[in-house]
Amino acid sequence: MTFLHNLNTPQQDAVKALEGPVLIVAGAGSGKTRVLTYRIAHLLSIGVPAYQILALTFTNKAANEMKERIHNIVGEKSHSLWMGTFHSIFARILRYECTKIGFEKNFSIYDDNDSIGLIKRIMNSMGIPTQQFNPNAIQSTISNAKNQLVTPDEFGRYAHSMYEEKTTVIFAEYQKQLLQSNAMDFDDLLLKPITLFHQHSDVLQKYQDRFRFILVDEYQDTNHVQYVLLKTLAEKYKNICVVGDDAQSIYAFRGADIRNILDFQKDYPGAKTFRLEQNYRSTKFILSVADRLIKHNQGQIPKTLWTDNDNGDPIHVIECVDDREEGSQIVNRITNDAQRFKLDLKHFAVLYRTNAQSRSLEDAMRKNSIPYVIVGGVAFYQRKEIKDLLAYFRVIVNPQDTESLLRIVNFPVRGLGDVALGNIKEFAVQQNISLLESVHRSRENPKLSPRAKSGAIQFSLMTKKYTELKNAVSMSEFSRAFVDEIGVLKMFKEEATPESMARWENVQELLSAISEFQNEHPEATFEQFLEEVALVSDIDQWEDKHNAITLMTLHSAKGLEFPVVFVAGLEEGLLPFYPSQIEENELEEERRLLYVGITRAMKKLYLTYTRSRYRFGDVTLQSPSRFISEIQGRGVEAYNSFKRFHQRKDENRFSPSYKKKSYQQEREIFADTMPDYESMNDVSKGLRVGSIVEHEEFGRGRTLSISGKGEMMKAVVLFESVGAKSLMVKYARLLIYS
DNA sequence: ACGAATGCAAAATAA
DNA sequence: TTGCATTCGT
Repeated sequence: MTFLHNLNTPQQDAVKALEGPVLIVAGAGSGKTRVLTYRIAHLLSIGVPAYQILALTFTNKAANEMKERIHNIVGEKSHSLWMGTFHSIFARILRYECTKIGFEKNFSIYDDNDSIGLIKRIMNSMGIPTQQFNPNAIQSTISNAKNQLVTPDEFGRYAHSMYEEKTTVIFAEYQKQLLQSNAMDFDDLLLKPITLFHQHSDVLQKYQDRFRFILVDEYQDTNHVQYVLLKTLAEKYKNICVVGDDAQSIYAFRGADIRNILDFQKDYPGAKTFRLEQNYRSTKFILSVADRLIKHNQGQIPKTLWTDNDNGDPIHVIECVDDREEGSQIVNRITNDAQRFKLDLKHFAVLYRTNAQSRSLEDAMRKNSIPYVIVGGVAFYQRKEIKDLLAYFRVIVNPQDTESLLRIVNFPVRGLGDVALGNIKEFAVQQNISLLESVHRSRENPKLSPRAKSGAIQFSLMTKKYTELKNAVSMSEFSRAFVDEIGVLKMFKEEATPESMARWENVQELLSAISEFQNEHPEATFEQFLEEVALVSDIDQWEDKHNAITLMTLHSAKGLEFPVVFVAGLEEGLLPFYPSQIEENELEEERRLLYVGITRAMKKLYLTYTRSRYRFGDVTLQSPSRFISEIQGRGVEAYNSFKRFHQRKDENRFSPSYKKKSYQQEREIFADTMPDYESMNDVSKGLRVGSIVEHEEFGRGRTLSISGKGEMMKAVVLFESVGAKSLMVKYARLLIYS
């Protein structure tokens, strides 16, 4: 164990306690990944075979990085480690075992949108109005129930309201349809293994014996199903080691239960506990800010994070007039710091609460030609054109997948609208066959119109052809041939709008993703590709190779670190986020979220907030987050427009008496410095028919007509690049040349 | 049967 | 602003 000397004493102790239940309470930046890595390396080096170790991480990215590090320490011994996210590990197990619980090995994985689509369909067929009962809400209710191991029956027993009663029947039908479609949603990937283990004790035995050593990272963010799953698997050997930090629990909204970590010692009597409290990541100032903040929460596991690092630079709290200024402030600071401290752009991260905030930040970066990468947003695999193609692949892989079939049966258009589909469904029910089978047998369907019939037959022939081709050629050949057949590339090219060009590129990107996957996994099947696609997270696709600023949500930033971190938008309602009012426990989660953000920073931390920002397409006045007052103290410096404004004011007029002001007064004075949004409309008054204008996206153009007044003014502009567009002048931010 | 046009509601984090 | 559902005209 020559490698142990790289660790401090508590870390070493945590690495050495291999047997029995172990809880490692690891503060931010205290080297928990290190401890996990060395623990596994240690197990391997004393002769535990890799396949007996199961390590569950929060992202695939974390798993891959850890695997690599372990490989560097112990070499080939690490080869067949089971390491990955809960979802990917149990999906893998289900691929082997699911026939025992009524699924086929080629089952589809439904994401949230698929689930919502299915729920809408069920509601339509049951005559439950989707306006009265929100399908999104129902989906999340069902998901929550499943995460609590509540069956439709049980749910029904406690249903009191109309909403709950409707949900009960939808829930039951939803599960039935999933089974019929040979599909599982995200929750099922964890639920079904429990069913499996419950019903087949021999299978349970097998996996208990196989995974003699279980390790779990980010234990504070596990939910009840995951808890039960772990408990079941670890029952026999009880070699379970969980690592976590209750202060960083930020996924209660999707069912994570902080009690899992708080009650670990009760659940596993005799558990050894280790605390990692020395932080290696951040400066003293950064840590003290984090500490001051988190102290406002009740009920944490008491611990004191400390560091040997320097005080470092003070934390800058920056007030901005609006989100545009926030963007430019951030860009300016980054350019300065990069120069001053000889840092690369990849050393900077800008974190925010909501994906929508990236917009103004991106604008600022683009305007200054600063390269950036953005994590998340509209995920690649969620885009329409990509989902459509994937739906074809899913149907070919899993012919029972009704949700996917319905998505593509009339794309591209082939005359199969509502009426025709209704007939096809009816025929399926009559003949007691699947929907796809009913399409195949459209010739025999008397109710179909000639047009629909020929469309259906065409579709049927094509899917049959490709079902065979799938087994004959490689994945990438297959997908290229298929995309050709569908003709989407040609279609997008002919359309020739900026949007369709983006779609064209996306399809190309999908094709290269498939080729790449094939190169990396020569033996892999299409099923595996689809599974990978279903289970990638935003952050999995991020790599720090690019020399660019990283923009992402606070959630995505978990587990990462950067020399310089900006947390943007510290405003009431945004961070903490709330629509109207907020409950105490939700507030605490928001606080932990900021805590996570702050503790990503190694050297420098900036917190910014604005006094007004575009929200929902309107300008709203914002007030500073309560968290800003909570962190006040040594090592925090405030910079704001208010101050700058008064500095200017002092110079110009001799008015020193602004020191103490109520918020109301402050706001009034502040109003002077606000951009005059009314006068922005004056700018548009300069807009005439025939004006030459420039638009950020579309470039130059000539104004053809103007309609409406003030806020509602619209202009039709003929652009050189994209032709005529109708624009809301208020939003278009046009530059007027003449 | 389709797609353009219109109207309306929602709006956060995610495997 | 966006996405979704319904309506209307071809």
